[in-house]
Amino acid sequence: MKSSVSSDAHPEPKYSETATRILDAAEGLFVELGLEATSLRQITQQAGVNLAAVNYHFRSKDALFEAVFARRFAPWARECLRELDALEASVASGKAALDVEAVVMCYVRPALALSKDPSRGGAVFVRLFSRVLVENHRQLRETLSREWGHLVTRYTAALGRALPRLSSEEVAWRLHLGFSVMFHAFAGNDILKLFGRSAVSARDPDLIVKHMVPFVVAGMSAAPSGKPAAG
Amino acid sequence: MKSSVSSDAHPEPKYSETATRILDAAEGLFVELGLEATSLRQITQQAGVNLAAVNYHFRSKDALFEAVFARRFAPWARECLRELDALEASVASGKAALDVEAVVMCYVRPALALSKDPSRGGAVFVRLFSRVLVENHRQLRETLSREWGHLVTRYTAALGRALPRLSSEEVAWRLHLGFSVMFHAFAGNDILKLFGRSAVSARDPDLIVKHMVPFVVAGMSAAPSGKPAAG
DNA sequence: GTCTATACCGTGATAGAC
DNA sequence: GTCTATCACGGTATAGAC
Repeated sequence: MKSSVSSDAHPEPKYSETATRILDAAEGLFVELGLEATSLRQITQQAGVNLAAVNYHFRSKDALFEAVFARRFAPWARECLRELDALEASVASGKAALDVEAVVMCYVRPALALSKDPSRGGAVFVRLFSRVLVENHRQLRETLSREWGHLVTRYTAALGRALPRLSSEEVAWRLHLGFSVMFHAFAGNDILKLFGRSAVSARDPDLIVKHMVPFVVAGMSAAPSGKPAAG
Repeated sequence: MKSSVSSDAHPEPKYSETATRILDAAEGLFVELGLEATSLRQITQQAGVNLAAVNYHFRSKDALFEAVFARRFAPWARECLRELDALEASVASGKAALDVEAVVMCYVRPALALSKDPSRGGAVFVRLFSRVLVENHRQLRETLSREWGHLVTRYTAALGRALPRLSSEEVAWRLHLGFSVMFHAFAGNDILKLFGRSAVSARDPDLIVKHMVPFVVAGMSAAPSGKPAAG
């Protein structure tokens, strides 16, 4: 399995100054208000550009959202790939064990680092990304099938080696369910809070990781079908 | 803990024939197209009523969505409460053990039954409900804080008895994470599928339950912090 | 190529006649 | 209760200025 940090396969697009101003304004408003609730007129007003500029530099509102998203996600995805490469190198040289927790941390560490780096979007972008995957936005299919699809292939392979007793179908399900927990946890929407009082402080990244990782690792390591111990 | 099937606390609203026709048309379109993508003009045309009727019988589009939702959710919530009551009665009389899986099944069984009953919305409504909770729709806060909040209280109490070694904060986190898996699984959006091929058949309710329950039970039963075995 | 002004059509909502 | 007319606002498309 070769190193797959595609540094030149998808080079960073060069945006004009106007386009960059639109991207910056849109990012803040999308994160703050959501996609549907943010109007192009708000964005262009805050960016100080004409309304039609967004349809000139980007194709549409959805395409703008995709550009906002891709700008932050691409570096994150590369970091995840670096983690996976490092883990596999450590395993190959006998320096580390390829267990479930190690695979999980190859996603959690970059997510945690990003959530603490405001210059790359910070926790708000992690929340936006998680929400986007959870809500299965159709307008991001293109970007996601490139970047995210590649990551899924790598995580699947790594998890399969960490769970050799499971069939490939079961491994896919474990990854599916595991990512759903991680996305949801990082999305920070408190499902239980809907009665008024909050049961869980769902916004502190360190607290999220502390409670989420043991849950995900245990869930992924569960016995294949109705047996008590792990595989 | 007294039986809490609130049969008269929130009686079924009586809708006029026009309102019912709007509700039926709206339900199908909301499930098929989503909330934002469905217009009131589509709904009223399919229902054979005037556009303004929806704003007369219901307050707004959001309130209509809430009414569509509440009509299906209320019976389901009652069924969940019956399951919890039955479990606690069995435990009190020594006929069953209050373990994590028993609590989980108090949610899974009604969800599975509803997903196989087209007359109450079937699998499409289970998917709609799960998506609504996952996506944290603000327009459903009122309905959810009534019905769902009560359920959360009961599930929290039951899970706390099944996991006596965990603090109440940890129990809340386990329930939060566990429900996020269950919602996501029933929502049926394949997170991994974004590369083109599908890794997981995420729409068959029986298959979902088969893979999801062991995962959730293992995750909820994980050791408190970094220890190998369950509590 | 880049940017602007403006018009178009569909949306949810509302007022007022019947 | 029901309907018609109308409103403000949304994303989008285009003609034309520089």
